[in-house]
Parts: sequence; C-alpha cells; structure tokens
Amino acid sequence: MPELPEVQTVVTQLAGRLPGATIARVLLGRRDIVHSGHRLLTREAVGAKIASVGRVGKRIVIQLSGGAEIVVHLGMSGRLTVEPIDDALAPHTHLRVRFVGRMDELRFRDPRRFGGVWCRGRGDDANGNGLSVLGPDALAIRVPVLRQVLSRRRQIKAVLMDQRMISGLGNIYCDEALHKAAIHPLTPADSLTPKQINRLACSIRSTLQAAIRAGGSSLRDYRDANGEPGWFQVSHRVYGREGEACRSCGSAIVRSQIAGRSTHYCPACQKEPVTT
DNA sequence: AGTAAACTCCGGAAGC
DNA sequence: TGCTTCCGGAGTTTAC
Repeated sequence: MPELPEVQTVVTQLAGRLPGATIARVLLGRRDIVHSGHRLLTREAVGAKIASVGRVGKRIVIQLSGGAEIVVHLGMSGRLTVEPIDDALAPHTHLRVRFVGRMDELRFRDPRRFGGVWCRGRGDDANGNGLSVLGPDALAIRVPVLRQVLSRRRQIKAVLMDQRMISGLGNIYCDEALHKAAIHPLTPADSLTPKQINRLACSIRSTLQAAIRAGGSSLRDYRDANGEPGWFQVSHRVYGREGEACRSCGSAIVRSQIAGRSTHYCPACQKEPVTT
C-alpha cells in the first residue's frame, strides 16, 4: 500500500524518465478513474511536453508545458509505471500515456480503484483537482505549522490522518510517528505540550525520511526474498506488531480501532490521556 | 460548530 | 476447491 515514502520513490523514478517527453496519445480504459478534466487529459494534453514530476502529500503531480497538470492519487492499490508499449498490460490498467518517438509508455493501474486522476489547465480553479484541500506536507512539517494544525480538540490520530490538516501521513507512519514521539493516539490534539509538539514534528519527518531512504533500495530494483520492495521491510516500531515486544520497553504492542483505523501503540510508552 | 462514527467504493488476501 | 470475511484512503452522510 503506497504511503508517502513509496509515492516519493515513484516520483523520483518518474522524474528521471518523463520530463522532456511529448504526449502523443492518452488511452483511457475506464472513464471513471478520471475525476476531473477528462477532455483536457485525453485531447488537449496531446502535444504538451512533460515539464516536471513532483509530489504533494500522497499525490503525484505531473506538470505539463503550458501550465496544465495531471494529478494522480494511488489510493490503496495504485501503481504508476513506465513500461515498454509491447509489454503485456497488467489487469486493471486504466490509463496509458504514450510519447512521441518513444517505445515506452506511462501506465496507471489500480485494481481497487481507490485512487484516481485529476487534470486541470492553467488558470483552472484549484477545486476538484485533488490538491485544493490538502494541508501542509508531512515530510516538511515544522513546529509552528504543526502547532497551528493541532489547535483543535480532536484525537491526535484523527488529525494526523486527515489530509486537509496535514498531508502525506497514512495509517502506518501515523502510528510509527506517534510511538516515536511517545504520544497516545487518543490524546486530544490541543492538549499536547510544547515539548510533545516538538517531538512529534521531529518524529514525523524522521520516520518518513528513514522510510524514503529505505525505499531508495527499491529504486535499484531491490527485492527481498519475498519480493517485497525495500521500504516495506524497514523494521516498524508498532505497525503490524500486535502482541510483540515494544522495541523501547518490551511491553506488548496493542492494536485497537481508533479514528476508524486499525491502530498500533505501546500502552507503556504512550500513556493514555486522562479521560474527562 | 465541531467532532465522531458509520457507510461507501473495490478486489486481494486470509481464513474456514 | 470455493466460500466468507476482513481490510483500507478518503469522500459522504448521519448522529451526537
């Protein structure tokens, strides 16, 4: 499941291969994966050149010459790859972009279709492009911004998972960052001490950065014995470790449902707030 | 108004 | 082998 680190890895790969390519043709397998700018994407984008590939939160942003942009969200099961046009199409490949004079193409596949594509032209309203409501990027989050984000009475886990508040944190790294900062996921966001906010900002950045570094190994086509890409094998602190020993104190990691999500934490290191 | 929880989309994977 | 159940990012709806 792609989280910010995997998205960043994909972006880095694409940024090395796509800029400069001129779009020759856009092949759409399913209309409904394009949430806005359908005509722009399949017709007017033809002839445009790819200027850059970047990332905002967990969204991939492909900038075209002329100011249009294509936004791709991978959701749970999305993959964005560059493959030879002769290679067999994987099932659930919904979008392909071909380029002038090139024998490879950009492919978007997404079996569960939790992901999607938005396209907008220069000057188009930001609404509906999948970017307009995103909060500040988690990878670059800084204390003053985080303090502002946390100024509401809501479970910290729910706030961190809300892409409008802060963008880029998914379930795995949310749990990881909270454990690293020794904060219980149920803690009301506005009750964090300045010290805790400092620790949390640090934890969010360092957790994501470490995962990106680990993901770098998949850039070199690294796979472990099980075929898993590099970043997935980073040793998680709590995620997926229910019942196992906390790496800090040895207590058994607990799993429960918080903010509608499976949540892992250490009951000893992450003290539950006193309920009022 | 702000927050919380339920519901929805979908198919892979795990469990029986 | 074949069925059922679980899972989840995020938008929407409903309820406190």
